[in-house]
Amino acid sequence: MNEAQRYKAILDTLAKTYPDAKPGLHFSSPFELLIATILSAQCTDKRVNQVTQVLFRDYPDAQAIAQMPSNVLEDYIHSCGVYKNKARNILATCKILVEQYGGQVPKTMEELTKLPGVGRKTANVVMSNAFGIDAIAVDTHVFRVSNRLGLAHAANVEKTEEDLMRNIPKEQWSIAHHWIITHGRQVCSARKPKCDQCPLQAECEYYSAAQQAG
DNA sequence: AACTCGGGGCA
DNA sequence: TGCCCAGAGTT
Repeated sequence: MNEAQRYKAILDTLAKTYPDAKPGLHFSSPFELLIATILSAQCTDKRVNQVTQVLFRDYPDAQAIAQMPSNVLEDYIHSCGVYKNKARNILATCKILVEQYGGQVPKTMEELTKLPGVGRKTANVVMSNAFGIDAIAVDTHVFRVSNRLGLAHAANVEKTEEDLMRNIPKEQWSIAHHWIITHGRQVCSARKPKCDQCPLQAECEYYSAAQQAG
């Protein structure tokens, strides 16, 4: 099996194993996705959806949120993990959106990552899922799993993005992200991965290395 | 490069 | 009930 066939075999297996994988965050605008993605670190998508449904009902846009007292915003997002950091970043980001972008969300990596609380991963999520820009968001699950499998061979996130974009057909970038995350949560966990339950043993570089090591 | 954030999820 | 989550910012 050559490299191209190996990548295809991995993607086909992921597609069959996780047929229901899909984006988990609810949003109706780029702004809502930006805020939801900032909130989603260390927090389940389900809880973020609960929080944003109420937050956006009461404060629907950047102008409204930018004027919230920090303690009020903290109360809204209290159940989303690191809420004080997130509240401070969201307030600062909304003020920048209002003052510099007319309340809209910018579309480039350079502009997005200047916003407080927005790093490379969040910027890629917004670009690909809200603006339809070709991008792959590499979070820790995607980084770990794709490098274990050999979908990528990279020491850092940026290079992993390049490897994945080169090896995965563009039309599968979005869904592959969700296949890989699901696999990373359910099977290919950071500690004690369940290799005995993994349908990708035959294609996995991590597994074959572990077998050789004994 | 290591440390911090922090309530929630899960063993 | 106590450990781990996981991205971004800070030191």
